[in-house]
Amino acid sequence: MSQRNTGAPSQVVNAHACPVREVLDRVAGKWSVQILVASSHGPIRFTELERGIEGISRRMLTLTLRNLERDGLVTRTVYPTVPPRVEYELTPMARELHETLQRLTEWAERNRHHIAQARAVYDAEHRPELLDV
Amino acid sequence: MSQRNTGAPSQVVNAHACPVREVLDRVAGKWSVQILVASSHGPIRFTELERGIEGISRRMLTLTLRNLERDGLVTRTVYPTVPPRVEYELTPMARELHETLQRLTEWAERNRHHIAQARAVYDAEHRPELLDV
DNA sequence: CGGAATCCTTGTAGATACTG
DNA sequence: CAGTATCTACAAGGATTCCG
Repeated sequence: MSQRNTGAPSQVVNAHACPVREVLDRVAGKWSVQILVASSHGPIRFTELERGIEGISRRMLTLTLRNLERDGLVTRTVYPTVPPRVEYELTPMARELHETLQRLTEWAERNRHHIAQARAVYDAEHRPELLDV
Repeated sequence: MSQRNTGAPSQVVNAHACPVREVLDRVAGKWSVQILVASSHGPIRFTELERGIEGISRRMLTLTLRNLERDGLVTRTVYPTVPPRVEYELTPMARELHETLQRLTEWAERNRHHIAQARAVYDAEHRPELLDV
């Protein structure tokens, strides 16, 4: 697997055709994943999300939910009660995505320590001024 | 699986403890993934990356490579020849990550059409002004 | 309760030019 | 060849206020 890259422009990664990017573009936002996780156990209300996701602002919760809804990842159901009640629920597609993200989580958990260490080493070698003076 | 969320603040997703976020933070950048993919076949030179990744600027290539190197995802090897030659190679850890990202790609490819359609529907319903007048 | 509207700060990225 | 430096722009996100 450690073969040299043969000459030729190897893989011209076309940004527009790259499906990973598409996923990342909708999941990379600061809050998208947390919303997916928080609502992965069934329908959940706006306020429950707001309380469940630490540090999120009303604005960002709304915006992110809109985007997820637009992409068909969550459904939004309004119950015309008083006071109004709105519930969000993951679509089957989003549930699959959520499972896939778990794989990513596993990788992260296996390697987080390794990464932290790599960082420490790098910083020590390249940015000694950051260490206590 | 479609059970109501029972009362209680369900899952308080702590941003600092969430490993998915950590991964995303280093992979979500506009170029990180493309670099991972482009160098997944073995050592690759700076210029090869620059040519292989359409639209990337020298600056962003450098910055992104530095970050990847810092996180222990790529190794940087300088050959003190003249002209100078620098090769980047994925670490084993990065290779695992790359494979995990493939799962994400598969999901994207399975659902990209579905998503595009969801968008179209959403836009038609919520933003009629965007349609031809 | 569940937003929308507004304002402001910051990070991410592009363009360009210079260098060991 | 493989970078660094600088300057700029735009979009993501935070804080706050107002509304049906």
